[in-house]
This record gives sequence, structure tokens and C-alpha cells, in this order.
Amino acid sequence: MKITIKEIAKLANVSMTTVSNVMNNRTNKVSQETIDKINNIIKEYNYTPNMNAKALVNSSSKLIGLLFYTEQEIYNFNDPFAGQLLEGIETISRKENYFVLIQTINSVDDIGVIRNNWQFSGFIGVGFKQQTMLEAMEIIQEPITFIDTYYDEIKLKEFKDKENLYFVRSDDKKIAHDLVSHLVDRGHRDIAFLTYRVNLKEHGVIQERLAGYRDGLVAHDLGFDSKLVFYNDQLDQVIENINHYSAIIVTADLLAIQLISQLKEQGFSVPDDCSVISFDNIQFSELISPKLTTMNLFQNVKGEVALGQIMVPIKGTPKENIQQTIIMDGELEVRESVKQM
Amino acid sequence: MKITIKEIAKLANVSMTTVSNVMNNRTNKVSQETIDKINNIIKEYNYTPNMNAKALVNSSSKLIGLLFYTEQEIYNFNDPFAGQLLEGIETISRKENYFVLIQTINSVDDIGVIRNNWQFSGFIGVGFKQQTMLEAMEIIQEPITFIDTYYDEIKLKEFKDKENLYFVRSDDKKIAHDLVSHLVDRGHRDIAFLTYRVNLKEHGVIQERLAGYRDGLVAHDLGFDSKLVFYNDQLDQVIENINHYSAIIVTADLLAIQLISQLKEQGFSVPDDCSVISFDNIQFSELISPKLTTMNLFQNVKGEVALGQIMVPIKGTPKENIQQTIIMDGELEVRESVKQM
DNA sequence: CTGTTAGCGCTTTCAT
DNA sequence: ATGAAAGCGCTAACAG
Repeated sequence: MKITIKEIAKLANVSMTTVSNVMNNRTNKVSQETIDKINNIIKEYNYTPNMNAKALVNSSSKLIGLLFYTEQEIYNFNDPFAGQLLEGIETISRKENYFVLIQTINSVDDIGVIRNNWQFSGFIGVGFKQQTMLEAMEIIQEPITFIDTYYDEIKLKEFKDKENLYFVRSDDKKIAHDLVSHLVDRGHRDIAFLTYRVNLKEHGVIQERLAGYRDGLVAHDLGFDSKLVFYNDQLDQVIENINHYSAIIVTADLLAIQLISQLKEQGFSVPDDCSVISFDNIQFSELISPKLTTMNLFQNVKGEVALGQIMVPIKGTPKENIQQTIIMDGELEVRESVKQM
Repeated sequence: MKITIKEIAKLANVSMTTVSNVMNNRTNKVSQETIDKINNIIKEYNYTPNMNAKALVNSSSKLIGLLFYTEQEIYNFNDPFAGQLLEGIETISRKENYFVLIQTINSVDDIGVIRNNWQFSGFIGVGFKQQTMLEAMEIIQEPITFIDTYYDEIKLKEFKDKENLYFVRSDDKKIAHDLVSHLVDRGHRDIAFLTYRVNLKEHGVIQERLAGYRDGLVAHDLGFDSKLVFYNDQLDQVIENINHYSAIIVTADLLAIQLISQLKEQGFSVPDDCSVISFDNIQFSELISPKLTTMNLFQNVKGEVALGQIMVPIKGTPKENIQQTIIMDGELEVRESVKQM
């Protein structure tokens, strides 16, 4: 049933070495006859190698560890972000014949354990903050791409020489800035900002978007007013203050949809009473009314890129043109939730 | 750095066997002193076993293969279903110290390959139809749970004796029936049905729901009218015929939201002109307006149950009370999209 | 109570 | 051009 190299060797009347050589295309020193014979047997018996044995002897398997860092017990896979990422990662891993092991982790120590358990070829880290990323790097030697992790520029220098370390993220600051510009183009001058509650001390996606919002306002000679920055637990205040702005930037479609729903309940109309623009371009954004004007972040591509990055050192292909940090732009999907003033 | 049993044995001045015994709690024949000594070393050096070596010698690893069957190139992980399932599966796998390898497969042959590659302890199959399930079973010997796969009752008999085969699904027929009953309770008598286009010959979730819809109508002395069954590519017809029904059952929140959005655009109001009730209870269903009355299917629990099922034979715990097929009920979330007539 | 040993399936020198 | 043999880290007889 489960055939091994040894048996193939016996069937072909050759040694295991030869079989191994043929399988790994080290055929320069094998006669064509033998090659064909072996290949036929492999096909006939549907032979596929035992990855555990391979991993054991090579001390490296065809495994990619997909690490979801979270303080929660389990990462929130409901988030469309996770799904899109997975789709991109699966696309590449299948193409490259690698395998993806998913793991939610709550502490950096978890990484050490799982890393010892399996000999991963590389990792993709999601949900890491600068601090946890730094700690993770102490442990992980294999190539790793961190998705959406921001780091201080000062730290960047130390990373520069660090091999096997990659980053992929959106250009959140620029994208937020673009959102402001779009609203300004449409005649808006009073622009609010709504986001999830986060620790503003930490460097992350939200902080960057906030900074981009601020930059955008300044660039368009509009003042930044901290009273126009709201958090998801203040939706009532957002609505109370609706007269103080004509448009609002929301850092997630989900939150935007929630807001719109509340606004409607209170008798307000979008975009007439208030324009809404957001991030994500999730599937739903064009199913609701009004259809959301939102920023497509191409999270599936992000997944593809993330795995693509580490595949370079993993496969040992020359890495001349590879960048350590890939910053992706977004693409605005202009739909109905922003009004021309 | 990466310490092995051999080295632990040396450090503890014992043999590898003893170390192995201690690690696997076969401590009945080891002195407490030795146990402590070994455990301390393990802790000190942060030792964790090499799973590949273990898998090789045991011909079974702590891997669960999560197989997503699809005709597409990549499974649609965007679907909230996949995320919820994953969440449930991860919850249990973490608890049990097992690892989840995700794989999209396009044909049953793919299973053979991946199964040879790694020695899985068990599998969870998603997206399998009866035919592909049957084929998969020919190949897979390990415990497997199929999620949401329906099979003919005739075939059931053959399965009865089949070890290691489990099913988890919702009671789709009963749930659809319940939906009809709820609508009838609310005074509706003309009830339409909207679903995704599927092959009606195949036995699956949609077919069951359709049957339940039919049963429900009959049970309430309402006639079944095939003209009131619509498919997702006929949304315009759904709306054209709006006078022929007062409520519509939609087999997915996503589709329901799409419909509502279209209805609104055409100037209709939900639930006043048409009540809508659906399946899934996705996160969005209570963020939109009107808030969706929908059936919670507990897909995350489904994931937990699926893995729980196969963990029984995997861990070799006595499986007296285990059922081969677990059928889960839903729970109606009554919100705003159904009108009291 | 502890150690010796063979072997899981594969790769890789080193011979021939 | 092909083969023999050692060894990756671990487990499980079997011996003592």
C-alpha cells in the first residue's frame, strides 16, 4: 500500500541511492534506462515521499508556519482579513508544493515550542506588534514575513542586516491621506475619523491611518481637530456631532456599515447627511445600500506576496531584487457613499 | 540549541529509553529521582520533541488534515463559514495539542498524495459531495469527519460498520421547516424561497433546505409552488414577483442582504413590502438595517464537534457514546426583517 | 528500575 | 553509472 524507496529499489533492481537520485533529478549520472524504469514504478505505485523522513534527515520540512498572534484565546478568523490572507497564501503554497500549518499563538514562547516540534521552512506572522515581533525574531531563525507589522525607523537599521526577515503591509498612511484627498476633491472640508479603540502608544495600522488622516488634512490646509476623532465605542457621539462634519473616514468597512445602520435608524441619510468612506472593500461593501466607497487593500495579494517573499530564501533562488519591506498601495472603489458637495 | 533525547540522556546519566519513558509518562518503572532530574533538564533546555522523528517511528503524527474540497482553484475562504469553522477547529486542536494542516484539494487524488506525505492522525473534510466523499473514503484510513456532507440513506447501511467515519451537519431540513413555521406564526401564507444555483440532483445542504421548505408548507396546509423558488441569478424575477408572496426564505445571509439591497433600490421596504428570513447569522446580519431575522447555525461549534469526533478514535478513548452522525439544530435570532401580518 | 538495540524512510558521503 | 552504509531523532521490544 504505502510503498517506500527501498521497495522501489528492489523492484527496479537498483539501489536506494539511485532511486533517490532519480527522484531528486540528480540524473546526470544515471542511465536513461534506469530513470525510465524507476519513474514507471513510481507512477505505477503512486509513490510519494514520506515528508517526515525527509524532514528528519534534512532538518527542514516543506512546512510553512502561519502564526496568528492574539491576546484572545483564538484568533478571530471571522474577520474577512484572515480569509483573504489565507486564500492568497494557499494559492502560492499549492503552486510551490509547500504546506501550511496554522497556529494561533498567545505568547512568543508558543513559537519556540511549535518551532521545535516541526522543522519549518519558514513562517508568516500575522497580528504581531513591534515588541512581539522583536521577541519572535530572537527565536525564529527561518525566513519570516510579518504582515502588517510596523516598526520604528530607529529599529529598522538593526533589521537591515538581518537576513531572512521580511515585511509586507499596506501603505496605510498614504492611503488614509488619499482618502482625505478624495473627500476634499468632492468638496468636503469637515472630515471626521472613526476607528477601533487601540493603544495609541503602539505603532500599528490604526496609528498610521490616523497619521495619514492628519497629514491629509494639513496638506489641504484643513485643521486637525481631535474632537473629530471617534472610537467604535462612541457611535452615539459620532451621530450627536454630525453637524460638525460632512464626511467621515472609517478604518473598516464593518465599522462603517455599523455606523450607517445607526445613522439610518436615527433618521439620517448616507451620503446626504453624511458621507462615509472606509477601508477594506469586503464582499459586503457593494451589497448594502448605499454601496460603500471604500479602499481595496488586496489582502489576498498580501498573502501571496508574504509567502512569495520567504520562498526566495527557502528555495535558495538568487535574491538580488528582493526588498525586505514591501509596501502595497490600495485602490479606491468609488461607489455611492460619498456625496459630491 | 536544539537539544535531543540523546543529549538529555547524557546530561542525566541515563539511557535514552528512560528519558523517553519519562516524557511519555511511562514512569511506573522509573525512580522519582530520575524523573525529577530529567524533567528539570527538559525544562532548563526548553526541550520539545521533534515531531518528524516521532511521526516517522510511530507512523502517525499529531497532524489533522483540514481538507477543503472545491472545483475552484482555491477554496473560498472569504466565506464566513470557513472562518467560523477554523475558529472551532483551532480551539480544540490547541487544547489537544494537535496541529492543523490546511489544504485545498481539487480532486480525490490530491488526498492520496497529501496523505502519503504526512502521516495524519485524522482528517476533516469540507465541501465534499456524496460521490467525492465515497472516493475519499477509499483512500483515507484514518478517522475522518465530513462536515455538511449528505449521503443517501441506502448508502448509510454500508457506512454503519465503517469505523472511523463521522459526519457533522446542521439539521437543514428541520431548520428550513422551522423557518416556514416562524413565518406562518407571523401570519404569512405566501412564502417564497431564494437560494444559490446548485445541481438539484446532488444531495446537499441546499436540497435539504428546499425539502424542508416544502415540508413546512405542506405541514401548514400551504401549497408548494415551484414558481416561488428562485435562484441567485434571478434577483430581478424575485422582485418582479413580489406581489405573489409576503415573505421569502433565503438560504444565506449574504444573499439576503443582496436581495434587500436590491429591493430598497427599487423602492420597496423590508419588512413592510416583503419579509426576509435567512440562514447563517453572520456578523453583519445585525449591523444592517433592517436587522436580519436569521438562523444561527453555530458553525464554530460545528468545527469543534467535527474535531471532537475524530479525537475519540485518535486518542483511543472508549467510544461508547459516540455517534457516527451528529446533527445540529439551529437557533432563530428574531430581529427586524420579518413583519407580523 | 535501567540500558541495548533495531528500525521508521530518507539523504548523502564515499567507494567501486 | 551504481551501491553500501551511516545517521537524522525517536520509540519499543527485549535484556538485564
